[in-house]
Amino acid sequence: MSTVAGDSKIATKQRLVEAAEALFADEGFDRVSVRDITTKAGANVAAVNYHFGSREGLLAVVMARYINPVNEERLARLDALERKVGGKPLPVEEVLDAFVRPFATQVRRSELSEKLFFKLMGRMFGQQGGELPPVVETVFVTMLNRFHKAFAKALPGLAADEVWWRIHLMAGAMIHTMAHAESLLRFSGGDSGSPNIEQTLSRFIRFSAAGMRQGAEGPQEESRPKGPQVEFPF
Amino acid sequence: MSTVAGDSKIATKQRLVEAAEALFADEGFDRVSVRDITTKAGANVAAVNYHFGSREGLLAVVMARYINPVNEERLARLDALERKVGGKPLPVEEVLDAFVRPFATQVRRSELSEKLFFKLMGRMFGQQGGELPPVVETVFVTMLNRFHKAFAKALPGLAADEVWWRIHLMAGAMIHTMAHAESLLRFSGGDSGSPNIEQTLSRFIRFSAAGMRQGAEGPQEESRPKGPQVEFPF
DNA sequence: CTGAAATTAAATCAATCGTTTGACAGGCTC
DNA sequence: GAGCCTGTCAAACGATTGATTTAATTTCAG
Repeated sequence: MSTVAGDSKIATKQRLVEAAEALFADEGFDRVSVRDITTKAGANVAAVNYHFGSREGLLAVVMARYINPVNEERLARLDALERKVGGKPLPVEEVLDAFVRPFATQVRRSELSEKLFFKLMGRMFGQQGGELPPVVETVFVTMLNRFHKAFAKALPGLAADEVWWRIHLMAGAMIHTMAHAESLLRFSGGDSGSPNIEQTLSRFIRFSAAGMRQGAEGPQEESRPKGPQVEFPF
Repeated sequence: MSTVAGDSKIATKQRLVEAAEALFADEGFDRVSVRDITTKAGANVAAVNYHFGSREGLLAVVMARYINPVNEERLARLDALERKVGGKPLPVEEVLDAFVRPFATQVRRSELSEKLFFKLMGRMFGQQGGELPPVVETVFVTMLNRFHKAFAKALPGLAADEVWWRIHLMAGAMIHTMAHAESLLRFSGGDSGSPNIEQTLSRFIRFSAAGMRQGAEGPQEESRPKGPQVEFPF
């Protein structure tokens, strides 16, 4: 099997992954059966268990295939950014850019259409932490902690809790938009052609930057003296 | 069966709904079987089909139970707000308040814990539109269109598409936070006790208001002359 | 109390789930 | 050639799914 010939063999394993990605993307991880996948891939039912050990094994492969690259590129971009500015005040927009642009980078590595790719990413990052494969989970957590530090540095005077909350809100906006971008077109009339990626990134970054910065305008300004949260203004 | 006595009868049907809500909340709609529900409710397997016709019938009841009240209260609050201000410039914060406060209102009608209630709401509103029962869908769409008009009036100079996008981002932040609030505590150290609802509403409103308003500060200011979107700033 | 209707429990349905098995074909090394 | 992996296949496994049926029980009006 070592020679060059190996084509249809490798192809099967790869076709399984691609079929699974497509099906998971627009039906959800729970609604897709092993038979759905093998049928779409033109393979035998046993192929999944042979190549991946189990359905869960295939799911883990599908998960790790893009989540890890995305998270690692995020870290790399954040490193590069911090190296670039050297001085303290990280621009919020650029931290956010490091956070979302990897999706635009990795979409090209994918065989899937842009729509399906983002839908898949939205489903993955929308999962509870506990439902992620361990290998993915660790990179995920370290990545989140690094960005928490970065945002805390970019938004001085904000309590650590508050930074977590805003990261959570920001991530929710991103995830939901990726997972349900198509339902957006249904409401917005759909007359305008499909929005290109740069426009979408821009919209997200500007929206989230404003939200993250809220109440802490400009670096080093009026820090909330006490840790506890602010009161409801209404 | 018509008299007052009926207790365990009604109780069964009601217990089924409550059990379903709790299970759907922290396992997801797909991962819960009819037997899971009836077991938790202490009822027979056939009870679901007897009382609700099918699993899907029970799911529709669970869906409509809070989604419709929430959406209708949203509309009522928005009406009251527009009546109150009469004059044009709706304050963004108050529109957002009308959008999220109904959750805080309805959580008290629920037998579920706050945590489970919000988790359930997050799962429901996170669904694709097509997966919602028709009765829910219609109220949902009209509600969204009303709020689009309200936000458009609160943010003059913003293209209609742009308003849809920001509503989408804002809703994503809300939904994701509701559905995964517990994973947030895991990262934020969890030292601070469970955040109360008012604090959460406040955080969400301030974050989203800043995001919605971004680039259109103050009523009637520098409107983007052409419809098309803005360019990416990096 | 009697008898019809309402509600349950228990057994059973066909369908589908993820997984396993055993056989077989092909290429590889000895 | 014999042996040995590797990949694929049809077939079947036991378990579980949502749903239905059957029979017993409970409820309540007359």
